[in-house]
Amino acid sequence: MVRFNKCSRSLLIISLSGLNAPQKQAAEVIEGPLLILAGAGSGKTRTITYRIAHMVDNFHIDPKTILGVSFTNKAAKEMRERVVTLLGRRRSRGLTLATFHSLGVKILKQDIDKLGYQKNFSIYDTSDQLALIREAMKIYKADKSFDRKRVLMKIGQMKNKGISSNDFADSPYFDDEDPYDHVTLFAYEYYQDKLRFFNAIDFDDILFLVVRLFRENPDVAKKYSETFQYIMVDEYQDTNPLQFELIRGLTMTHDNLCVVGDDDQAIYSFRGADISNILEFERVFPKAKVVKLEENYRSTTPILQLANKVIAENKARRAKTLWSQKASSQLPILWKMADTDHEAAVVIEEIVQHQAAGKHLGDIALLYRSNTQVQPLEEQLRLSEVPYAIIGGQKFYEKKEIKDLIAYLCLILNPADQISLRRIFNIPNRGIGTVTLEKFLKLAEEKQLSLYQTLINFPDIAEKRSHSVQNFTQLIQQQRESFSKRRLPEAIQNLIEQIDYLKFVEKQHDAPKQVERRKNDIMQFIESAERFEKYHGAGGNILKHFIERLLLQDSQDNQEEEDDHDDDVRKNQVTLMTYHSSKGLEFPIVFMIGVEEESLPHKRTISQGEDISEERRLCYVGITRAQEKLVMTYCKERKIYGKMVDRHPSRFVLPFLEQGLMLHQDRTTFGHLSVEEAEKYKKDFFQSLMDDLES
DNA sequence: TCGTCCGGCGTTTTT
DNA sequence: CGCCGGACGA
Repeated sequence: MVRFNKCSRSLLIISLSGLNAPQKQAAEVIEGPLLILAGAGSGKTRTITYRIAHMVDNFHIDPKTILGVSFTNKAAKEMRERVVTLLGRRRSRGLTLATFHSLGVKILKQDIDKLGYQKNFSIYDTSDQLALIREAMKIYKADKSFDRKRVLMKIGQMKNKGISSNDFADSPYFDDEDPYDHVTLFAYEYYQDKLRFFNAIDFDDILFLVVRLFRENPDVAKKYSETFQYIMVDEYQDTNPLQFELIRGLTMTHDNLCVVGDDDQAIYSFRGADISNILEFERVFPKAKVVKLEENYRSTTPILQLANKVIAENKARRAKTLWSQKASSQLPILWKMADTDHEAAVVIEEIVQHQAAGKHLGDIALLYRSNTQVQPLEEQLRLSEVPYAIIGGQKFYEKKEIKDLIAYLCLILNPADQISLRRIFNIPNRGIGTVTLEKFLKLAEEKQLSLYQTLINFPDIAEKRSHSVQNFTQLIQQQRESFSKRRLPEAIQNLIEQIDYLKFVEKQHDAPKQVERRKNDIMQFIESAERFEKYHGAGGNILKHFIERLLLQDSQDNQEEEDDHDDDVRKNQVTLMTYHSSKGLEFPIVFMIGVEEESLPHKRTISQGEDISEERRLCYVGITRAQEKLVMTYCKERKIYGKMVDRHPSRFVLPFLEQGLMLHQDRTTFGHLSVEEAEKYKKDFFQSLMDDLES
């Protein structure tokens, strides 16, 4: 590595001496294709942030020419923070660290008009999408047994493979014998036509349209490829064919592509991710260099031994063996439980003891396959008054109230947005129901006008209701002015007052607690607008940017914004989440809840006769989250949708129990305790049960 | 137009 | 067991 003294103002010269040998090797390859196979906990982020700093500081590469793409805002943000730590704010200026989708939106903002959309396009989420599919199926007169979600899923899959509605019928994914494919074909065409007419796009379109843009206008692709001379892709194992084509477009003028990933942690195939992207990287890029990071800085040796054994059963993978310098005599443990309530009680009891010993609750994570497993755990945590945070679940912008308000904002911004218009047409109640709506829809179709324009031009066809319709369009018109004049949060506040939305919320719900929660969400919405304006600055197209940000931002980011400062220190609370959400995180103590057949691997995967290797990777991801202590649980029986079902320990771990890589403790018989301890435990346990019954 | 009742269905989900 | 969506009646 070249070392030279920079001017005295420079804080430091980036040195790679803090990296281990393979990490350093990876950081030093700047030109040409590079695959970094980064095992769990192997210092992946450290390696790529040093690599960027090395490029900028030691090779004087302009940060403006460097692009780092990740999947989550959180990952992008973390990478930026760590580069800034190394380089300082000034020298990292101009660096682009974005998610696939935020990069896509940036590109579309510049060039979407080339595809026949206007720049004030709306972005539709799943519920908006389903509304359109429902409509398509009604027109197609499809049998009611057809599942809208399945149709939508297929459309999404096609988009993520880069197949348009025109190409679908001729693609290898279209089966003429399959009635679903015929419904999907019709729905896909109808859906895409409508989106275009409504000047709206869905999440998949964000990338699909960029790829189409690149296909149809190679000079546009060339422009971006020349801007971004050095490209890095994080979590490469989770990329889909569409993202691959996007990357290929960006690298059309060079081959400076560094991808980072771990095929053993590929857990998003259900969203179209294609693991062969990482498995066959060198075949696509024959000049590629490959570096493996196998030293793990996270977990103890016994935990890694189990992890290695579990994942080694998978066939199509790149051989990797994680190792660590952290010796430990503490083996992973498998607990046998009676049922779900017992499971929750025992685990939370363990946590209470941890807490009583004055230890930090932020050290503990409870991981599970499916969100349906949360309930008994949460209940027990509440009863024991242990602070906790459940990650995931419903996203902020998916809540009804927030969706309603966003629909208003979308319509104000993009009058062609029919789905938003229909969502709020009768919210709050204006006495305009389906019959009136159908009338206008029919007329709009005849006149080839947008629904909104039809309301304005022909309010009279609503007869008795024409006054309500006029009031509505006037309201939207007046709100458009309000938003152009007022500050964003004030305009939103004004909108809520104008439509008397809080009163509507009260009317909708009987339980005062629910009303309270929903009003609170609305307040949070206004506050987020306040924060956004403060950060983003008023003026310009702030409304559009605000909506985009809301939709492209993950819910966790939103909440953490306030207490960003103590980002490094976890709060004193137990973390609950799915294996999927846990990827990339680590905890000293990890409980894997319900490591059972039909749960991990999941029943649905087994019954579909599908490949269970992804379920195994999920198990692997869970295990490799643990730094010091790993406890898995399984129940003899579990309540599923209100029915008790017999359960058995997962095939993923059972063989390794027999090989002595784990301890087995039967907690149903208190077999892990001495006689005296068991007596005391039983007494305490039943006492707490009695307490619960009384309260 | 709007409320209520019943039947079916229920994995994960970074955007 | 609980939610959502369709059907149906006031």
